[in-house]
Amino acid sequence: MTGRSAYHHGDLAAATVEEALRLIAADPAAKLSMRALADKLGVAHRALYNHFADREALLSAVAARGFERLAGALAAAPDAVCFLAAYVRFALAKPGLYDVMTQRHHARINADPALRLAVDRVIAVALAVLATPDADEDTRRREVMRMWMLAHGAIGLQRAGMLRLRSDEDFVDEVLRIAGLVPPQESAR
Amino acid sequence: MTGRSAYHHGDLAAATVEEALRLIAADPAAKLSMRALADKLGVAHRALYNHFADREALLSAVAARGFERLAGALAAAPDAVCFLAAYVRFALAKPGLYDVMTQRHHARINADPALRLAVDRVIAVALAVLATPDADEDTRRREVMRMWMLAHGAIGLQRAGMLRLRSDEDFVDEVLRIAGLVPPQESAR
DNA sequence: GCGCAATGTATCCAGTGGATACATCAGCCC
DNA sequence: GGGCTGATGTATCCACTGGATACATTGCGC
Repeated sequence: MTGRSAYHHGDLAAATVEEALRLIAADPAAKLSMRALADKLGVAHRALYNHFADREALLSAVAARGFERLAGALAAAPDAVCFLAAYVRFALAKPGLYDVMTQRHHARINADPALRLAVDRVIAVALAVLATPDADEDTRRREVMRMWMLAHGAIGLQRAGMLRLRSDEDFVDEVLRIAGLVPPQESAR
Repeated sequence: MTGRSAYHHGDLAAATVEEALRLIAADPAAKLSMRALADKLGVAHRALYNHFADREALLSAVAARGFERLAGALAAAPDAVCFLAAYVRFALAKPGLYDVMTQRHHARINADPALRLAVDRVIAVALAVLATPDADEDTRRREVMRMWMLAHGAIGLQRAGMLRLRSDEDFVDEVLRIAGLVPPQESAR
């Protein structure tokens, strides 16, 4: 928005992350390429490296934005059922982004403070909605982890094709049942 | 073992999968490359394409072998605790292989009968060990899925660096606790 | 024993992430 | 105001990847 002299872009770093989110949403299966990204931005591909050390760093920034959006999507949930359903729906609706968020950041996640912060915000929301208010710290943490692991695992297995489940919404219902949040016969919808 | 005339290899398909397993084990983080694989086998990289349609097909075969090994590792488990612990340990000990087994095979898994079969064998073992013997079909299936999702999700989150857990064995204990298979204070070891 | 299909090789291609060297420009100091 | 400097972009190169096409070799069935 500021000094775009047709040479200098103005705010390439932010624009890059935005465009990356768009490309990932457009084709979740495709590998996000620095060249494709730079082309879309009308910029030499090496320009991106002025703002991100390497591809991993870019993905790290994208992941951080993803967790911010996820926190937003989850914050509105009034109870555990809605929370879990919202989490699963987020992952199914944005599979490419969810992959970037959850794959191979073991080293990166603690190297990038913005990413770490975004993840912690999601955890904080989860603690507020999922955990028993008056339980002790460890119990609360385990309650959250149990749900998180269950949802994350379910999504992974579903996406990998391990389960033989039908539609996305049937899948959400099934996860809620398996999590014990809904009786076996009922639907949450 | 048969007709190796220095030109024809004899059993390149099997040798390729074996070598792939070795390479993945040697460097779990590295991307398995067709060229590196062919080099190790002393063969032109295009030779591999006589036995595997593309890289995905090779990975599919590797994944099938992985599930066979996993079934073997799980078959010995006498109860749910040992089963879950063995599953988690397998994934942590062979992270590269576990990734190949569980990532992006949604289309492939049902296209490759050998892979589908290997997965179903693991599920069969799980049903035998984890499910209540006299419960109805749906309940038994959900019991297995619950454990599988929990373990798979836990592994994914741990590997992604989301949890802040210490050693692998502490992690195994924690998963068992969260799964409700072991009381909060005890260790399973 | 001969021919064909299976298997390997040689070579090419477009695409990738990344490195190095250079061009352009915004803003600060004099 | 007018340079200088560091930040930002560009141009070009490299090694490497998965895959295609054309051809060489050879085992096996007739």
